[in-house]
Amino acid sequence: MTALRKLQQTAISKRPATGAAPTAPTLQWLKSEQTKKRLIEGAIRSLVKFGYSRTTTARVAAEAGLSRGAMLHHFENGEALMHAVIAELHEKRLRAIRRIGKIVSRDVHEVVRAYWNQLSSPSFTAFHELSIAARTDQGLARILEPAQAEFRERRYALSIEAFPEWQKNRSNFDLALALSQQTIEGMAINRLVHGLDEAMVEPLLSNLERQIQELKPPAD
Amino acid sequence: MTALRKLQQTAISKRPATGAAPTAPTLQWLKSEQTKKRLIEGAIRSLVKFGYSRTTTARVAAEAGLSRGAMLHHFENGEALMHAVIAELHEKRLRAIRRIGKIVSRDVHEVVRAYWNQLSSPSFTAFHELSIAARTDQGLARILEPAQAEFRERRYALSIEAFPEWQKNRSNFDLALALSQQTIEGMAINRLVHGLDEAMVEPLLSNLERQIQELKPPAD
DNA sequence: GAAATAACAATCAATCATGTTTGTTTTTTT
DNA sequence: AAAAAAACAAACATGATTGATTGTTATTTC
Repeated sequence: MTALRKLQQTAISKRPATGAAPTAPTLQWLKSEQTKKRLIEGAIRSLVKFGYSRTTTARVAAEAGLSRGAMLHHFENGEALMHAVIAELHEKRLRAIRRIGKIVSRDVHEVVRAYWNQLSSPSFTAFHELSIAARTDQGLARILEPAQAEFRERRYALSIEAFPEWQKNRSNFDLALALSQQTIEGMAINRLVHGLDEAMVEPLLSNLERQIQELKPPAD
Repeated sequence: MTALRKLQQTAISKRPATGAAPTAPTLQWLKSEQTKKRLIEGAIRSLVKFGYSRTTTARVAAEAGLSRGAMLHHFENGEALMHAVIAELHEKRLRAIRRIGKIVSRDVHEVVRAYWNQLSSPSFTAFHELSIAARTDQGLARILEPAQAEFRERRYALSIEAFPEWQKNRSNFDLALALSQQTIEGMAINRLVHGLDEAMVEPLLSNLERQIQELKPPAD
């Protein structure tokens, strides 16, 4: 969004029902929810295809197959839309790490691959576009940062749950976690900007796995 | 640059002297070069402060303390300016790795730290803004990609020069190189978007050093 | 030292992106 | 089934951004 910087207080809805599903979900409410989703997905597609700087309200509407009027009916301005986009991507991300946390085998190899695959989705591309934009856009930062903080907390908590026996050596655990993040996310970002040789993906991931294994306490 | 996408063939200058220093560097030529540099630096500052999407020709001119007219006199349009910015950042980057390559001790610790320090500069921030923008901007990509390719080649060649004894185990060498890149660049980018815990910088870098040492053949 | 050219500034027209307003068609409520 | 409200589209007004044009001052060339 070329110029999405007008700040915005969370709108105080007159009817408490707005936003949440009413007791009896009406047809209009459903339609509205589904249209909002279309718009959010249109925005994500636009972020992936055109990047943040060339994502405009018009393009989002076009991607969603709707008029700009329709979009401004559901989101009072461009920033509100991006707010919703961030919320959506955030939830997706949370679901993804929960899914990874549930991998029964707790096998390092599987976990690493699952993490890597997650970062190969368009969602990650869109999210990174927004992250970079937020660096210099207060309005975006204000809504992105809490999400980032929550994500980090949840990931940390889930990692502890997944590897309880590792907690006796907390510094090793922290290092392994940071290592995974930095390596995998770094690789994912570098791939976006053609800074990653695909031939090195496999060696780098195996190496990461080996490293984690070394930091992990031996199984009982 | 909100809308920098008009493509542009490299202008064929009427007088071959244009661009390169004339035999006797005239006062005007000097002034022109110095103004161009001011504009380029203004653009870099703007990229750092406002990000790509909010970097406009007006802001660049303002940062440089010049009028937009002046800027359009030296660069025929916004894209030409960004072309020059990329060239400048590219050269800086090349100088930086050459400097690192000259570290006499060849000490892994020193090399890693030098690399990390390099990526802590505003230049890196600006460069990454452009890299991300280039993902979805053909015009930018066309000028950025050759630079990236040359940089990778030069870095590879310099690394080989710096560690000749390592060439007997090429796959270890390649892995160590990829590892350094991905880890350090990944950390640098994550720091930009507040995705890096400063407390983990030191452990991560030491770990990287240790890893490289392990991949390195024992000194003769 | 006159003519030509380069370095700049300032104004202008065209385009683009934004949010607002107005109007039409559904859906809901009563 | 009439009134109210919501979903959407289209036209509009405003401000931002861009490159072009015009004009002024400094510098070079002959």
